[in-house]
Parts: sequence; structure tokens; C-alpha cells
Amino acid sequence: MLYCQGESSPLSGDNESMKIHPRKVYSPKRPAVPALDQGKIVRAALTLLDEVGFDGLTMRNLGKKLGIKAASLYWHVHGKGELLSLLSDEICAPMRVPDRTLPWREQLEALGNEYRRVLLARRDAARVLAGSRASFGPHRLRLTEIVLRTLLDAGFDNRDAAYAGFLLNDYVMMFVSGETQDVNAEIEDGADESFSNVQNWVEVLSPHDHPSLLALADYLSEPDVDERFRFGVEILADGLEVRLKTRNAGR
Amino acid sequence: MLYCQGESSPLSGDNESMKIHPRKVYSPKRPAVPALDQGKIVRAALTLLDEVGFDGLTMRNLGKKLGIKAASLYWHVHGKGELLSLLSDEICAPMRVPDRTLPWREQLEALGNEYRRVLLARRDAARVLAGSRASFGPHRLRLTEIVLRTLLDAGFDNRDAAYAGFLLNDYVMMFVSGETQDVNAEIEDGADESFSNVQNWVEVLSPHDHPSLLALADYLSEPDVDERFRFGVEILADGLEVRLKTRNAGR
DNA sequence: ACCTGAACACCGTTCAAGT
DNA sequence: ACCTGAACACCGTTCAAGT
Repeated sequence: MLYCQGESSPLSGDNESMKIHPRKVYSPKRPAVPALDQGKIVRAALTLLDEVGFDGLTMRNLGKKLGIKAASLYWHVHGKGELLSLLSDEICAPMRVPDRTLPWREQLEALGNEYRRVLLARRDAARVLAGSRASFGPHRLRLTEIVLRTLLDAGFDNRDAAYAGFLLNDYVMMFVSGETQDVNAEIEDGADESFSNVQNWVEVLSPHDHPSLLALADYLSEPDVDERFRFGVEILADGLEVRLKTRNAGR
Repeated sequence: MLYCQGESSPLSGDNESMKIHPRKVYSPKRPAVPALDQGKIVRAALTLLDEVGFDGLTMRNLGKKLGIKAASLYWHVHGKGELLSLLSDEICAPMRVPDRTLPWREQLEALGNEYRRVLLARRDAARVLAGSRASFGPHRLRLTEIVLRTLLDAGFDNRDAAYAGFLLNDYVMMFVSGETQDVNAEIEDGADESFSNVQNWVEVLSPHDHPSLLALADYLSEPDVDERFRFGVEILADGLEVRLKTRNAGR
């Protein structure tokens, strides 16, 4: 098996520990267990995200989904920013980790593939991650720790390992952002005004000004995204390998 | 000189051609020359962007800046989406192009540097580009044409050239997005709750769970962004060079 | 043809007030 | 402690009406 499962998030479980004694001796007018908690909010936000996408993920819609007023959310969460950070971390929770005994190159490629898989699993995940602040949730910390460890084990020095970690992270994020962005959203309009369409795109461009663009049109219209992703990972890995070799030859 | 200046945008000039005869024989109650046009809107939007940033760039603020009602904008522009696309292209207008006689590697590096320079020149430029649709404005077409031409001239086949073009574009975009994002926005609060601060960041992490993260803390807090950018470009170029050599050796 | 007034259907966030 | 009502200060966009 290529991957090892990371420890499962507390959110993934049913959080039964809080429900062992649902009604205590307290005055039962108000339930001792509050209706809302951060876990419930995050879980509801995730399913809402899958249903309506990033633009539909609003505090008000989330309140509606939970059957409460949007204002109530602010008791458990500082604001939408914090919610997005929590979501970012939760989205990365199912991230599996490659076998440590594999060569560093394969580990790195596996990490890239897994990261992409996890981001594609949830709707608009890349936008959520991009919209949230720096990543200090436990799952993302675990992830970057493993990336950096892999690079250090491979023989990179501190500086190169840190930068390479950024690079891999940035590449996957950007790639998924790009492939997720709906360029195909203007097909509903029957109007022939679909300018940015890839269909007539080629016919509009002048072969005098844009010969290369036209020559490469087949590949610019994204016939095989997976292939393009693999290409990028390979370039990165090759580049890093060069770096590693010249470094070691130098000393 | 390393760069050649691209043809200047019509927006950069004063658009005097429209003002030669400001008052025609028409009934002068309403000016024959309309108060608004797309060029004026885009130019005003750019200066507004520099003043208030991406979040402040709203249709209503833009209308205020132009001394008109926001609704009037929709006569000249389909919506905010189109405005962002126009801005994207205009932001890329000052992009200079490297000398074609240089080796492809240096041309590529120069293109990366120039692209970053242009994006850093305007406030929140990366967010504008990311927020807008696929890039089919004249300036961005010119830019990608040159990138692809450089790669084709270097000897890459169509597929690799196309993918490598994506890769370079994505890298620079993502890098600038990252370095532009204000992680330093929480300093105003005197509260010791600044969790995502890089200051106490190191003290909070357990050395048992995150040894690599702690070991690389110096470089993760971005001491030298320029250096990190150069690192990434170098890795990409090295990776592409490997690709090119193995391809040519294979046939 | 070009611009305005006025509205529609939303946002995130705050805060006194309830229980 | 936890949730609601009601407001504040915004958004993008539409569209009949003015000139």
C-alpha cells in the first residue's frame, strides 16, 4: 500500500463523547448541551460548500442550514475568516501520507498527487484555501511537516528544503485553482457573443501576430489535465534533483 | 539593454484623438462626447485599485470616483467580471519582452522576473488576475505568445511548450499572490491572541511532532522573498532543461 | 445614446436584549 | 452562557424613466 492513513479528525467521528449524558441535572429548560459548537458549524459549512459552492457559502446561508440566525455563529467563530481557516484545515484532513521508505522523488510525487486529490474532493476547495490565512491548523501542519521532512531526508539543506516545500505547495494549489475555475460557464447563453470561448478562439486570432499560440491551440484547450499535472510535477522533481546533485558535488 | 518595450497601450496615452473636436455642430445641450467611456473607466479603476486595494474596488466606489452613479457603468461594461478582465489586461500592458537573441533559459528567467515586476507594480494585481476569467486581452495574448515562441525556439515540442508555458505563468502568479497576501495584518490588535503570528509560532509547536518545521523556521518566515523567487525559477528552468535534453537524446 | 433614481436581493458584522 | 432581533453599512445588478 502506497499511503498510510493519517489520524482521523475528531470532526469525522460523531463526537459521541459529548453526548454520553445529554441531559444533566441542570434545569432542563435550556439544554445543557448547546445546540451549536464549532465542530457542528464546520461540518455544516463543508456540506453547504459542496452543495452551493464557495460563492453560496455565506454566514446567512450557513445559519439557515443550521436552523439558527446568522448572528449566532459569531459566538462560536470570530468571523468568516476564521471559519475559512477551519474549513481549510478540515479539507486537508483526509490527506494520506506516502510510505517513508520510498525514494524521496516518489514520496514527493505521491504527496503532490494526494494534495491534488484532496483538493478536488471538495467543491471549490482551492478557493477556500486561497481565501484563508496562513495555514496553522493541525492537519496542514502535519502535511507540511512531512513534506519538509522528506526533503531534509533527501539531503536538501534547510534553505532549499523550505523553498522547495513552498514550491510544491504553490504548484498544486495553483494547478487545482486553474482546473477548477469554470471557463465553461458561458455555454448557457445561446448568444454568439461567447468571446472567451475556446471554440472560436482559434478563428479570431491572427496567424501573423500569434503563430505559436495557434500552433499550440490543441494543448492550450486542456485536453488532458492529469497529463499536464504530471508534467509539472516531473519538471519540479527534475529541477530539484539537479539542485541536489550539484549541491552534493560541490562539497 | 535586456528588454524591448512592447507597443504602448492606447490607455496609456491621453486618447487625444477623441478630443480633437470636443464640441461638434450637434445641439450642445448634451455634450456630443459622452462623459464616460471604457478607457476612462479602466483608468479610474486602476488608480482606485492602487488607492483602496481589491476589496475597495467596487462598482459603487468607482462610480463615486468618476462622479457618476454606479448604474451608469453598466452601459459601458457588462459587469464587474468584464471590468476585472479589462484591468487584468491593462495591468500586463507595461510588460517588457526580453531580447530574442538570448539563450532560451535567460529569456525565460527574464520573462518570469518581468511578470513578477509588473504584478508587484499595481496593488493587489495578482488578485485581480486571479479573479478574472481566462486571459484573452491583447497584452496577455502578446505575453503568452512570446513565452510559447521562446519555448518552441528552444526545441520543445508542442505539448511540452504548452505545458511549460502554463507552468511558468502559474508559478509567477502564485508566488506573487503569496507574497502579496498580508499576513502582517493582525499586528494592530494589541491582544496576545495573535495566533497565526510568526513570532510565537515557533514557541507553540511541539518539537516532537514538528521537528522539521521548527528546524526550518528561519526560512519559512520569508526572510528574503527575492531569493525564494529566484530559487523557484531556477528549479523550473533546470527541470525544463532536463526535459529538453532527454527528449533530444531520445530521437 | 447615455445617464439617473430607485429598487431588488443580497452580503458580513455588531450589539442590546432576551432566556 | 448562548442565542435572537434588529439594525448598520455595505455589495452587484436591473430597469423604467429621464434627457
